[in-house]
Amino acid sequence: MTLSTTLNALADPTRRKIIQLLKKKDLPAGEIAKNFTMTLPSLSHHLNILKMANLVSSRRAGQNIIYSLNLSVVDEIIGELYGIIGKGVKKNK
Amino acid sequence: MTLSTTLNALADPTRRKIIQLLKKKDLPAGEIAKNFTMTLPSLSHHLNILKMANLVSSRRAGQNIIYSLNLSVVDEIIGELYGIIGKGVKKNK
DNA sequence: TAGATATTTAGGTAACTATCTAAATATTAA
DNA sequence: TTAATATTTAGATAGTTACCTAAATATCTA
Repeated sequence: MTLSTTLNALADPTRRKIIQLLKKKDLPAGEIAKNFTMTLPSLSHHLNILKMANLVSSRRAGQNIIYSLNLSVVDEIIGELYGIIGKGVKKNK
Repeated sequence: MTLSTTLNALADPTRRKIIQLLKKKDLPAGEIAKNFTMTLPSLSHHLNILKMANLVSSRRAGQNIIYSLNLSVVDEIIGELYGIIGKGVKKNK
């Protein structure tokens, strides 16, 4: 999981909306899909990208696959991002 | 400048490296290019993406075009990001 | 085990992105 | 005003991504 992978995962509004939904509670793929107009396979693609970035996890529960947000990873990323783009100290004006 | 635009700009290692360089001091395009193996036009493309995202600014100084980091915008983004992916409060385990 | 339900995987396509070379533009110096 | 320098813009191409439909897989229920 490189930072590029993570930021790329976050650089899409659909995927950020999925994160918002999962912030409230864990949800099965089908429930997530109800919040979007795209097809379930398309959504599955986005969920997979979030999973590759380690931003979400999934577990099977009967016929459902439940997605949940990886909160600790989310915090880690903010820290990394801050290290990279924040705290700039310029030597010229 | 949407958040998607900004995150997309940051989701590329070349562009993050440019930001690192500009954190130390403002630099003309040619100086930035010396840190990479790609051609100047390719670099110019990346600089333009950073500019579109409002992460950097440019000004002309004679024959040079000097790039500089927009520090305040950088801080703003971290805040936005934190609002979006941070502070998760889940209702189920 | 057969059928229904939930989700993913496969395969195709259109749109987007990164890169290159060549040409254009802006500025400075002779 | 011509030549040199710095950088961008234009145009082409290869690779990637997002979306769709159809098919495959896994689980549950009758």
